[in-house]
Amino acid sequence: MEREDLGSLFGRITRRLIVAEGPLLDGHGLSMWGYGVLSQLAQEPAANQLALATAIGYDKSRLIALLDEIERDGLVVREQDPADRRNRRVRLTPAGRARLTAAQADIRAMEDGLLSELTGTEQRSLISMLSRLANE
Amino acid sequence: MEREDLGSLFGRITRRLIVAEGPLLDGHGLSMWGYGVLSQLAQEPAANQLALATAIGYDKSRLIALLDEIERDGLVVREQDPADRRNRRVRLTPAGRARLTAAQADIRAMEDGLLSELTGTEQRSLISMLSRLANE
DNA sequence: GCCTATGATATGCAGGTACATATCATTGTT
DNA sequence: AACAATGATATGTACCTGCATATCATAGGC
Repeated sequence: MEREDLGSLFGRITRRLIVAEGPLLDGHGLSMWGYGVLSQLAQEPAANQLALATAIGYDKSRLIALLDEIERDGLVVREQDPADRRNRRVRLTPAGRARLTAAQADIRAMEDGLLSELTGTEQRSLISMLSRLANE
Repeated sequence: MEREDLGSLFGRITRRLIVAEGPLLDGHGLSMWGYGVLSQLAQEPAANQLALATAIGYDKSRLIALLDEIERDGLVVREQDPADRRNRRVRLTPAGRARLTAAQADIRAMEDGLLSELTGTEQRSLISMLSRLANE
């Protein structure tokens, strides 16, 4: 099949999404990775920070400063795991969940606009395929 | 529709593609952006460097050094536009085209492996949707 | 000829990135 | 108790990135 490189296609769309997300996240006082952390924690609290970094594909060294920041903002809390005191569990605060929900609404609306070039059936098919490709 | 963020899905797949492409391109002595330039020039020679930078979404300042490099390797040539001597036309050399073709074969094979999780019909549908989202 | 705009080029900056290493506390094993 | 392994943290390095600025040659309108 003759086709354009996947890398080029995915790269351009990803860049487009990042550019569109920037101002929306700014409006909620969140960085891209801060938003990523909140999203991940909403799916499941992190047993420790290393697992959190791995889950979102972020550098574990830099995660420290990022968590410092969003913890200072009251969006997440780090608490010692009584079972293994080396671990810091990270979980969303109610404020963090509220901030996430608000930001997600804006982002979802932006994404829906982008997806509006596709039919509803196509949209569902695309999400399904992307999930499979991302999680293999 | 309940779904994961598009940014997260696209971001993870893009990263996965970049990681997989790295060693393949290394094997052909190409950087990611060098490959991007060759791909773009294969579609259409660049009337000038600014247009080339814009077409591939690369920084025009950094394009200079990149072109220096792949021109030194004999993959492209910069030639003055006789109609407007400010412009530098950039086009593939036969060596550049050969290098591109070889690299593309490897990358295409890698991509096909990744896409093998999808049915043939799905693959065609995916490419179609990605093209529309990338080019709108 | 004068002025403005444009393309190629060079350079600097502030931030982002992966990657490696080092320290310290804690754990589990022996 | 001695030891190796692990998690959190801090730091360093090398490179990439977008963005801004400055220079120079050339083009085109006036």
